[in-house]
Amino acid sequence: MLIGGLAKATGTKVNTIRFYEDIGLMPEPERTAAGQRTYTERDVKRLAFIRQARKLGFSIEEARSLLELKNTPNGSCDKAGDIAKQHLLSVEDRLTRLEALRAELENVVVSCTGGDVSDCKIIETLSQSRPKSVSAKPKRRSHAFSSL
Amino acid sequence: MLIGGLAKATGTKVNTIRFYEDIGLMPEPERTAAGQRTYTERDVKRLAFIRQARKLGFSIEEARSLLELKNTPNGSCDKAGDIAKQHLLSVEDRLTRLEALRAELENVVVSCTGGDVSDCKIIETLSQSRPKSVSAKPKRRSHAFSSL
DNA sequence: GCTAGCACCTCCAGTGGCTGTAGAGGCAAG
DNA sequence: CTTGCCTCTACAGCCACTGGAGGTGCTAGC
Repeated sequence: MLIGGLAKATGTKVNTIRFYEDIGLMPEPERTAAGQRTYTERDVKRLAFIRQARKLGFSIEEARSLLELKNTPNGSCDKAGDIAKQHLLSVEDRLTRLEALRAELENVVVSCTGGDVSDCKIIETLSQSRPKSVSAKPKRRSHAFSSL
Repeated sequence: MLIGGLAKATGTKVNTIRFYEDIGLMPEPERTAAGQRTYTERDVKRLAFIRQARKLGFSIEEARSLLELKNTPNGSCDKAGDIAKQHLLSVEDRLTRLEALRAELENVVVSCTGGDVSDCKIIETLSQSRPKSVSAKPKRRSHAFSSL
């Protein structure tokens, strides 16, 4: 199976597969005489696992850890549970922030009655130093959830 | 007022101010003889506006548009309303996805009873091709909401 | 034998919105 | 004159890819 086949089998872009190989998430595969990568059913499973983890919002590093755990059959399940719990917490945190944001935006949107810019509530709200509080200082930002 | 003063007055990092200048979101300020940037109260207001828009999740390009509208006093408020409405829609979309994700993660987390990896439900779920459906194909991804 | 049309290859730049660092120069107080 | 901040420019890094340039390899049809 060539890279295009693996891509189709897992719904992954070809470039993404090569990227995973670059960062060591997928192993370097055998090559044909012409230098083309060849994959096995093992690779399909591994990549499917990774994609599933990514869809659930786990970072690549978390996916890497989960894969390691998967391939350590005599290990305990606790670590996987910890990773998932931690991740759930961060999802819940995001949800809270996003809900607060929606509430603020709803206020803003409703207040726009289509008049002149000079008395536009949207512009006005943005001009105020603190319309309510969206709570600053996240200290660290994670880029993991951009598409959600 | 030097750049550090503007930074404090608006709660923005110095590097961020220079970054905004680079991308033309903040105007190039006057300089002292020694080449240091000097700012006025106008700049404080403009930057505060930008930061407020960013806190509400507007992208930099949206902030740029809102600023333009703000400085066009004879214009209509409708465009600002459109930008805000569009933005609210995308926030609601994110919320929906994130809630679905939370539900899936809760299932996964609860199912982990701390046994051996070989019968770990988390690993098992990730190994399945489709545990439920997280609805694929976002077609375009926006990186706007990483911190939310 | 020639050409078209693929799939594959490597390498690199770009996305968004900053953040952090290096190395140099400036400026006021002690 | 030194100390300790400030400021300057310029550039690398974050995340998880994506897309493109420019090339090779292979097969099918004329």
